[in-house]
Amino acid sequence: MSKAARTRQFIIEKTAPIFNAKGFVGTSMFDITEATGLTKGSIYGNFENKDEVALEAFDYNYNQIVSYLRKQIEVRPKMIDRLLVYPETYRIFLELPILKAGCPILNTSTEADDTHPLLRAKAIKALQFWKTAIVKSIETGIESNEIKASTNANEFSFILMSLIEGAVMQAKVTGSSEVLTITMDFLEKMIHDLKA
Amino acid sequence: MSKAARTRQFIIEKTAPIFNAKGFVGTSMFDITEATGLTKGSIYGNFENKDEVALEAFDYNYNQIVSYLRKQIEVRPKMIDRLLVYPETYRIFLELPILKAGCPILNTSTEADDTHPLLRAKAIKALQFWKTAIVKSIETGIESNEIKASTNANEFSFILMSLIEGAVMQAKVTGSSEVLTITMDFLEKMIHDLKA
DNA sequence: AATATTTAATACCGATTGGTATATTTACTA
DNA sequence: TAGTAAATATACCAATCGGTATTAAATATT
Repeated sequence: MSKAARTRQFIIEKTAPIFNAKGFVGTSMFDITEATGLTKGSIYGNFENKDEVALEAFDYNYNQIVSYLRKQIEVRPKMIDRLLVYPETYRIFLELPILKAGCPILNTSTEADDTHPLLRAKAIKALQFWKTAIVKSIETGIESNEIKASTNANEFSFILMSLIEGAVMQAKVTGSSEVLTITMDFLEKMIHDLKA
Repeated sequence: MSKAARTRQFIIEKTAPIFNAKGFVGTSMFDITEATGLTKGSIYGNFENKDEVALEAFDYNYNQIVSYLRKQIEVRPKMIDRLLVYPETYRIFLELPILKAGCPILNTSTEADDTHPLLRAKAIKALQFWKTAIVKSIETGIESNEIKASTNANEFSFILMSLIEGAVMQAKVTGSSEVLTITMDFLEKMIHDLKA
């Protein structure tokens, strides 16, 4: 890993939480130099512009969650248990350091949908990736007779994601976990009801 | 209605959609003068600062939806039908002019939760108001034997709101109504299942 | 119509924005 | 260790930011 690559990584690690909390327009170059202890010359020596930092910061934030989820998922052989990772994780998201500033997909989507095509595209891809993972788990569960064959994987995935993102939004803004507890309880029941 | 009051109203009407689309930091004073055709002197003659415009713009955006929903709700005598107004409305939200830039509660919450306490407080209040309205409808429905007495109004309200906000976020960023159709179908079934 | 008062326009403020050209330092290599 | 290339720091840019003091115009009141 070259010095340049390490510095890029360092900058992304330090600024990713800021972009997630303050958003793209809300994060200034000063925020970036302050968080990294580097100067603007150094930032612009390693990145084309603010856009490039923000785009990589989104990837970083997103990958943090993906790898957290993957770690929980891959040790569970049963598909039902794999699906349960989502409500189990988001139930405690207010206490998870990697989700302290909220879900990056949610934050980026609402800011970028009308303003920043590149960030918007990243958010869309992240949603698609997430949905594909859920659909695959359900289809695998159907094939192995764990999950009812009548299950509509497409529909279930959308509902799971809507429940989580909607509850996350409310919990984040209110600072209360009540909506999380209730919504994740409900989602867990839904997942259990998938059992064949 | 005084001239000042009319001008204030005019400024809010013209800028509210911009604040909803671009957010608080993303909306500049130039955006405001451009949208209204007025000068900065006029804006600052009618408003203390940008914060005050944004706060009233949120109220305006929020009230637009509330009055739209109220109009649909108040002509329906049955509580089940009243609850159905929510999925029916958000099912077509991509085509509704007042929701073109998305749900103001969702947009404001995700931007302001870590950055703007006053806007955050407005979003929290709006969520509470919405939830209270749903809870009341359910409780009234229970009293009139329309809705199962075993229904947990608190839980149902949170789930309804999570489903809607999560689906709205996804539909808005992707530009596709598929997630809306699926999620609102599901929510409508849930509401029908409330029947006593 | 004359006057008082409100409202809006003009011109400006310092601070901050994202970005850049150049100088300096650090790190690698011969 | 000298030379070279990469990385960082400095100093600056024009443009834009939110905001204000002053002037001009419109409105209300008498």
